Amino acid sequence: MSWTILELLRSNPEALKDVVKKRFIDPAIVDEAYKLDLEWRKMLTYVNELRHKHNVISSEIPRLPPEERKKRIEEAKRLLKEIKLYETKLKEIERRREELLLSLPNIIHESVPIGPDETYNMPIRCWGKAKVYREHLQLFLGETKGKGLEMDYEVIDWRPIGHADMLEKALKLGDTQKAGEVAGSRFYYLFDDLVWLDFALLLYAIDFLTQRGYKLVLPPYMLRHKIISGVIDLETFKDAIYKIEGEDLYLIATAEHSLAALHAYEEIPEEELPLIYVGISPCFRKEAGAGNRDLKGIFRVHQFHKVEQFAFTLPEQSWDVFEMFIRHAEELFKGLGLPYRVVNVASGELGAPAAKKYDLEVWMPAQGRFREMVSCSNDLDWQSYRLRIRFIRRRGMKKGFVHTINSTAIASTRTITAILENFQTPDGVVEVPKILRRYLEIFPKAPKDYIYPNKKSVQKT
RNA sequence: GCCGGGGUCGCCUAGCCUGGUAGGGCGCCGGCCUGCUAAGCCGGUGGGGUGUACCCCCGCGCGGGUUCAAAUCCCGCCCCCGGCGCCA
Repeated sequence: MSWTILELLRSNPEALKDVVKKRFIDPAIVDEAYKLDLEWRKMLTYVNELRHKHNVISSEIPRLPPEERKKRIEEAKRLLKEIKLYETKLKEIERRREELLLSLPNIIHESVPIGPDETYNMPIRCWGKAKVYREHLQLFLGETKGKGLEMDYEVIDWRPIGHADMLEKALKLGDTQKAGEVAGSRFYYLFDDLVWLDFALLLYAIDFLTQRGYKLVLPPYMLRHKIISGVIDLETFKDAIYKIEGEDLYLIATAEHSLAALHAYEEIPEEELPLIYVGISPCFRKEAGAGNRDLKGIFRVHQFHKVEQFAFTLPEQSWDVFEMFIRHAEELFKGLGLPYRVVNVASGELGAPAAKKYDLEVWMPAQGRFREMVSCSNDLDWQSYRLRIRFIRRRGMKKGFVHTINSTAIASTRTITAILENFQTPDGVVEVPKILRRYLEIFPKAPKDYIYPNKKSVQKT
């Protein structure tokens, strides 16, 4: 059984170093991992030899006469002391080796643009007609034409209201002030039409994906440490994950985590692969590393709903599924009518688990920027190695680690911000995307064509 | 939460009381046989190291302890089943 990264570390450490350099991480960790792995193997062999000696003596003992037996037991005891000593050393080396191996990032696909930050992201395609406020025109062209992307647009002369003000001041359908008071910043109350909109978006996504053969899953919202640390890197753990006090439980930051865990420690016959799931869950994120970014509104919050695509595949299937996932996400956003571009994320911005990542970014007319709505990653065997998720090939019963791919379908609050900015009219109402109406029309109180400002005060609703 | 029963190499199961290093069945893989298939027969089927047709170590839910030796005895935890309690 071989894990891509360990295999590369042993057979070609220089190549692994290149990967690490491309991610702008200190390549010294590769040297250290290489040395420790070697040291571990040597020590393991030595300890195994000692254990063997002890096992030989042990198995002789029951057949010996009493006096002889006493002698051999003494000998075994002496040997045991020595074994304990070297086992302690081995354990320490093993612990450090494991820690280092698990801190190694995934390999990088050859098509990933090399660069330290998002300015190196490579736009690969776009869709829709962006509404560009006159003063944002240069920004828009810099992010499209300037990067070789030909995107349709119309210049507008009125300045759209930002999603945060739209929510709170124009529509009066959200209250982050009160939420901040009772829960903290980055929490929110949403009311009426925006709640309907949240649920309609989720229904739209699961309806779309289940029709394409995905298996629908409502997963656990909390996981044990062992599981969640198998799915994410240390950075994410520190910055995103909430812990339940006094228990070995952590709130998921996305359904990806519980979906990856769905087949933990299993062997999957090759004919069952690929397994393709759509999960729906709330997501809980600390946003510890975010500082003051997007502090207003509901773009970056501690809690939201998300529909997630997730797949387990054979190694040779993963790139096709990866492309399928981003295409399906695109179709969802086309359906909503939100203009977007897809970017190939630069090496320095890839998380440790991903070998390649696409972001789908919607044009936000009030902010004058493209903002991330969807993130689609191929993690190869980075997650499955940690969770020991394997496939078996019929031919020769060969085993290997499956590949895992994950992608957002729709994240509720973020998509709502995109709708608030893109579908507002100069007179301050918001048009409901037509494709969502079928999920709203069965509810008498849900909005149908437009979302209008709340006439009453928020408190009295 | 309490009481009782249980967790064994993909699945089912023996072994546990009485400690001596995991046996059987199914499935699957490889081979033999065969006009083909089936049946039958032989071997393989947890993880790791290595000198890679060989040898060795570790492994019986997880983690400790006792012992020369633990699936087996002791302690803690997790999960499953049944009963009681509680509950949306």
